[in-house]
Amino acid sequence: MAIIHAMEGTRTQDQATEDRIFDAANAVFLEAGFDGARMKEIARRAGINHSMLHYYFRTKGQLFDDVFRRTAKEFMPPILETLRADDDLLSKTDAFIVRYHETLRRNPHMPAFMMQELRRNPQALGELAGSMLGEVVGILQVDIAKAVAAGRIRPISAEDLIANLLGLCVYPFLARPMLEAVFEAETPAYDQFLDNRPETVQRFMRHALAP
Amino acid sequence: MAIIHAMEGTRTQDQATEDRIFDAANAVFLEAGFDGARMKEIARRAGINHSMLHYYFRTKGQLFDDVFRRTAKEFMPPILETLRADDDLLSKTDAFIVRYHETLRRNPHMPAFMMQELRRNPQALGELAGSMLGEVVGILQVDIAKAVAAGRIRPISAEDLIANLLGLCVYPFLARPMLEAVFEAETPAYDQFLDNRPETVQRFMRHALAP
DNA sequence: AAGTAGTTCAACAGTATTGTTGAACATTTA
DNA sequence: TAAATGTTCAACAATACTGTTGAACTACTT
Repeated sequence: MAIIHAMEGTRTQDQATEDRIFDAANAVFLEAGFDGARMKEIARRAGINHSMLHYYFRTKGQLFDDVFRRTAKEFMPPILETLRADDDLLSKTDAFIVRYHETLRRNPHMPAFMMQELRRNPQALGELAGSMLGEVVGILQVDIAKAVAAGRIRPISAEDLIANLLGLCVYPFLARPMLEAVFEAETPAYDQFLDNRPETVQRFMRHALAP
Repeated sequence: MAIIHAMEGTRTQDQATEDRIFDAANAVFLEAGFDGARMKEIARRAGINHSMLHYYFRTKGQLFDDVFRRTAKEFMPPILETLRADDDLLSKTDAFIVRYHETLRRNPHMPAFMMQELRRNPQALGELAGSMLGEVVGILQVDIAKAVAAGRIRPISAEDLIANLLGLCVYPFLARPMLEAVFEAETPAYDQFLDNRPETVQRFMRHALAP
């Protein structure tokens, strides 16, 4: 009983407000980027007075950093887990394509946001990910060598493979406003296009890599 | 003589200043985006007092629109000309890949800039390009049908072809800061990677489309 | 119940940024 | 060369945005 009360107290309320602010900030930063985001708008969406933002997160930069950090970390697992798996290259790329598309469908603004902010501060990613990222090149080099030796794929550099794979997956999300115009597609039609992408990309990759 | 003098007069000076402003604005907007750009900074780079910006271009929005319009138009010719050519699909895609990479090497910030600003105002492109863009889907549908009938490629939708082609070309420019971290590549190494991209992408596309 | 810690917000302050004005200067035209 | 037109800039004005303070309020603790 005492414990329950303690957990319903100001600390809990505090947490709830902090979360509401965080979610609102996440949404606004993702939509507008750091420069375009307004503290007022974040406060409005969180349903609080704007001075609360400063109470909880000191400054705009601080709040942004927290949001950016979490958002960046959300995109690591699908990449690393699938690539670290004990499997052959083509199975890994297939799995990656599916998992990455799932993540992208849930966070469609993420890639554009990430691009934009990494351009403002190219160091940010390195500070977060450390050497984790460099690992994937090494893994893929081994997998490629094996697959080539087994005659399952033609040779390709790990760098090109990564660029091609990510480009094929991410571009339709990054360039959505442009592609919608080019395709003269309404929103539902474009969503359907995106639904079919994982399979399309899998086929495309397998053909492209075939010996 | 009179003509020469007339051309060296205020009109010409006017033009020169306007161009300097325009170029500076182009650079700043491309680097920082609309929200991140500062009129002060544009004036500084143009080597003039900041009030001149308002004299020539009224408002920040006006100046931006002019820059955006010109920048967007610079990216149309390589797309349309190569795709309109009287040639078979694979020759067209090969030509497109080379020409588009040339354009991208000259304006490496363009794609990220375009993405960012189209997210702020998705209508902008439609207002500029009108139906020109829709045309490419139609052209490609015909080319694909012919190439499939001739047994030169396997079937693929024009939409997926466009998304794949653009994604493969543009992504290394869009995601440069990220890929440089992943590849643990310094600037010259990444430039070399980009040098090899056109040929790599050509091969990749041809394999992927092969029947 | 009084004290303590934590939460909320309205009003205020400081700063950055955009936009305006007017006067001095330069160039062209007549 | 005098009037007209166009160019430049320093100083000013207006606004938008971020950040601060203090007082009222709530809930928990003893």
